[in-house]
Amino acid sequence: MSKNKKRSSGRRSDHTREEIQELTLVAAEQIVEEEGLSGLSARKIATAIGYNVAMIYHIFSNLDDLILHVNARTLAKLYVTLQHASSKCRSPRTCLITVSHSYIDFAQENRNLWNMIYEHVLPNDVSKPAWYQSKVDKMFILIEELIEPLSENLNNRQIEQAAQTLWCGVHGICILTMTKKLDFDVKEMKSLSESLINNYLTGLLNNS
Amino acid sequence: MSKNKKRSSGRRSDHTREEIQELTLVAAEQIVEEEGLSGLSARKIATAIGYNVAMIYHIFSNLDDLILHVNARTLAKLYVTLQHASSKCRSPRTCLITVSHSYIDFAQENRNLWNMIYEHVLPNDVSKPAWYQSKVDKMFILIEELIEPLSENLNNRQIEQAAQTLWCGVHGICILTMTKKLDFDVKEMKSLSESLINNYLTGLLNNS
DNA sequence: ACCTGAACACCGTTCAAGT
DNA sequence: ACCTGAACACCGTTCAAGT
Repeated sequence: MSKNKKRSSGRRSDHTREEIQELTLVAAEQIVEEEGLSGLSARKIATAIGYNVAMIYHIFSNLDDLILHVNARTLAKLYVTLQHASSKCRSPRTCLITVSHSYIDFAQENRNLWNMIYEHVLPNDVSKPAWYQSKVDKMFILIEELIEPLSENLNNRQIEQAAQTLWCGVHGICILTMTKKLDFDVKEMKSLSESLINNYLTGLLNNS
Repeated sequence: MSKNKKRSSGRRSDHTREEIQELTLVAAEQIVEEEGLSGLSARKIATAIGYNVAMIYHIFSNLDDLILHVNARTLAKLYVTLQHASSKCRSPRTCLITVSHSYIDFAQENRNLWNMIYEHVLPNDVSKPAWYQSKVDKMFILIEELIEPLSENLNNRQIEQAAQTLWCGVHGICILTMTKKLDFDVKEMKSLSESLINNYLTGLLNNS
């Protein structure tokens, strides 16, 4: 009788701890891709990987921790994408445009995973682990390296501020459009960000 | 015995339907202010107003609908705040800066309510009701009226695009800072948005 | 050591039934 | 007509217990 159940209980050792972690993250990514953050649950992941829910809590400290790991993977993919885009353009100025287009494309192609980075909020009392924050910081270095060659008159603080302003601006266009907070068409995102980058850079180079 | 319970069951008619709706929204606002969207639940609201959970569902079609009503009230407050800020400044340019500061202040002073506007996502198959969308549209008219007098050379499409780009840009600075997605200090928000507006407008007026 | 069953304290939502 | 009790189908999280 009980042999008809897949397993009774107790040890299995089908997979190492690392394998289960990988299985969990991949399963979580698939659920989020299909149903978004609100469709994700520990129980759903457990079913997908064929383990009991409690197993999830032996590997991650809680759902927030698990989501942070998924988000870190998405950030790593985004970084590779942006880096690739930044490596094959002529002038710094067109390069910034190209990278912004690449960000916008990534957001559209990875809708739910991209969105989860921003939709997920950590409880007020916990802060981001360093391994996560460093993935974010890398992005800004990429942008700063594109702004620096624009003019010899820019000091480090100005370059940093320009990178931050443009990143936030392109992100603002993207997030408000993708989450339908404003009724912009997705096709308008690129022209808005071109308007942002072109006018901002003209102003920056004129004023310095 | 049963007289010790506040009420047994059945009709009460302590409040009209409109009063209960108001009580519900006010209770929801208070919970969100204190605990954020994740702390909000229909059961908690019901307890706060002294009714059964099911009552909530006789007044709102579901939690999403209720949240939309709270968000509409927040948007209305934001509109009044921005309008007030825009009415008392000298030049269009300083006025745009003043309004952006006002937006940033509002976000900080109404953290959780402001954040809920963006954190809450409607299910994919439902779209925003018209009465909600019109509250958003009013904001853009405000911004466009500040951009228009900047130059006679701007056509309507350019004014619209400038309003959208600047709104998205200031919002991007604000949301990424407030949600701690980037480790910016809240004090930096205003200087970043000034950098955005000043350089963008210089570029816009130079290029047209 | 690896893994699970079962519990605890919550959810959103519905609807037959009570006054 | 107004309002609720009780149910249904879910959650996240924990931990004693089974192999």
